[in-house]
Amino acid sequence: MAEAAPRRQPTLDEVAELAGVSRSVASRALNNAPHVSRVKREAVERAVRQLAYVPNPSARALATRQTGAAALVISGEDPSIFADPFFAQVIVGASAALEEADLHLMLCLAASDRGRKRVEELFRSKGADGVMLMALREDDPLARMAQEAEIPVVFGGRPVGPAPRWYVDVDNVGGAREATEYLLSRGRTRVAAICGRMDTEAGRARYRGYRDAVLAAGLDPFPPLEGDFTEPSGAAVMTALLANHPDVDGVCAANDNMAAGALRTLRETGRPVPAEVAVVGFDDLAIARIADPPLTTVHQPITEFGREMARMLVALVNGQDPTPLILPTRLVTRASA
Amino acid sequence: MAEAAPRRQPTLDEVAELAGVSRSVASRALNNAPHVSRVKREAVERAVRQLAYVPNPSARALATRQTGAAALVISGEDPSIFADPFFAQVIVGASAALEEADLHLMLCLAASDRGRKRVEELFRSKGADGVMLMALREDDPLARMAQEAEIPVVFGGRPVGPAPRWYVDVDNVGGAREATEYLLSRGRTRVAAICGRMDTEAGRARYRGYRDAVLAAGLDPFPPLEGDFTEPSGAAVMTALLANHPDVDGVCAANDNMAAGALRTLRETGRPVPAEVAVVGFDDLAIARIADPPLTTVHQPITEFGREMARMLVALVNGQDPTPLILPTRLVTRASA
DNA sequence: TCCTGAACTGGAAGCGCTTCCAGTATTTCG
DNA sequence: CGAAATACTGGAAGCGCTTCCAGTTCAGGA
Repeated sequence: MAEAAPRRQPTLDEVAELAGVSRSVASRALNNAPHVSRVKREAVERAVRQLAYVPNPSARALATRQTGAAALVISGEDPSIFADPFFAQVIVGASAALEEADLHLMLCLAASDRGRKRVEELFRSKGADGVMLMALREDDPLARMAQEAEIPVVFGGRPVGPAPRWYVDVDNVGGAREATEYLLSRGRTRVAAICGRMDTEAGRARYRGYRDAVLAAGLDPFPPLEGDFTEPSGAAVMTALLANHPDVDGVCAANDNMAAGALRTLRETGRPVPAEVAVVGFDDLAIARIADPPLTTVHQPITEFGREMARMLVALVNGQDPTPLILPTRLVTRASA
Repeated sequence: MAEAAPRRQPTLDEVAELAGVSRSVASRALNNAPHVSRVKREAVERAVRQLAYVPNPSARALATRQTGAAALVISGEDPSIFADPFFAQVIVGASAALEEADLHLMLCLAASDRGRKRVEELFRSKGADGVMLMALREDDPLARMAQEAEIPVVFGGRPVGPAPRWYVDVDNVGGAREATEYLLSRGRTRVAAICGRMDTEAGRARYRGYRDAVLAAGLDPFPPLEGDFTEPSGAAVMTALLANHPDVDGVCAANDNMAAGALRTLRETGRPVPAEVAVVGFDDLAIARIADPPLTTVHQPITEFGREMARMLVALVNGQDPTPLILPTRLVTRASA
């Protein structure tokens, strides 16, 4: 009966008026800043409720020079890289941490040129209070943008090259080494590595871990057999591997997707796993548990990875200077090795 | 040698001054609006380049009352629902469509109360130009918020209850019916359904499709055996099913995850698939191809789903009135049935 | 009682951009 | 060649909020 239908949103002025205070006081009360008496604070609260007032984020952003949002940028030629369930888990963690800090999450899949241009504008216009950057490849144009950025940037996984100031990463070398050592300790002597993209630091580091372990055992490492972190590429590399080295008895894959692909090839070619060939993966995604046989793999705390990345960014936004973080991995043994 | 290091971002005023025009003209030139002579337009462009000017999004948002962002809200008690690769694919599509419209994507995992409160504020404060809403359950509090929202909302998948004004969905009934008919046409006569959550419209609709097909064949449908769309729940329901109906010879699962779980149970209990029990899934995610045996499943165009949802939202934001969309499904036959 | 300082208060100046509108320069046509 | 229409232009008024700062109020102490 009251309420004109298409009414404008109430503004802070109206709240102030209804509460019988000035706009400044109302603003302070809202942000519960000091210098507001109890009485007025309550009057403002009442008015806010009565008018169903909600502050206008844009106005606030303009006045405070803070957007209230953090961006998660995922690089990649091809948006389908994002189909890797790995990222979903990262997002769950990051989202939770940002929620605590009351920041919104902007997701940027920087695949096309257009997408990269938008990210660049995001950086330059300070369209977010900070940026998390993932899945960078060697010579990734996003690296340069991050360099020049005047807003906080944290890297999820070190990029190839010199380590940035702020990042969170996983102990890729240690994880891969442990996995390889496990294979060797079970008597495997011809252990190959199915590598991820070697233009990523994760791909390289995991190969280094494998290599270290093999060398330490006095054996000859295989050269890197490069896949691209997808299941089909794992299957393909495994096929080639079997053709060239039919006597291979262990495979250390740079992630679970490729390990699953290897399992498929082995199944299709009738090689029993682990009897003839043992396989280990990396990530410990759902697929590792579902695979047949279930995958022995290097567990990494992915959700935590996302959470820590976001926390680091929040710290940065708040003017602190957090230190880089390297999360531990842990070998999970299942039937495949 | 020039350039003071921590210089402020250049503003439109400075661009205008450098170009020798007024701010209004500069603004018009920037948004290439009419009423700007060629000469001045070029002068402005030059100044923009020279100062490396980027407009301030908050200021623009405040002045235009448009945020330049669309939100994708995913409901769910538990953030891990988001781990379903389904969502990743939706995001790929939505992200692409929003990029075309030059909108940013905000991702809201509305799991906790806090998360829902933030979404509510997003709605009420018009913190985004529009919202895409997914994975709603019966009596979902987000439904009410969407009701009251004064900003465009499109639903990804109809919610339980009356259909909203704008949504995109998939032909769940038709897909499930086709899958079930396929099983029946291959001579299976005791076909059960492993259902998804029955407090979602997708869960219900897929069961309806199954039911329709079974009834049409003159057989008795199984009651809904409810899982929650996860692999473990599929395995658990399958175990129970085998215990109660050892003679079941076909299973129609409401998604691939649960179908994979069913396959695992069948493998572990030594029932050959499809010889003794045939299994079909729904979704056609990567897991369907990877499963052993590969899963016959109902393909749905998930990326397109996301894209269409975003396109519909963009249309809405632009003042159009798009019509709801129901995307077709298609049965993909592989070895499991 | 008067003075000092702490606690509040609200006016006013922005934050950086869009857009209305009145005014000026340029055409175009009778 | 003058008048009317057209094309540009820039001043100024916002958009809705924060925050500085000068001013006011009110205890408490001398």
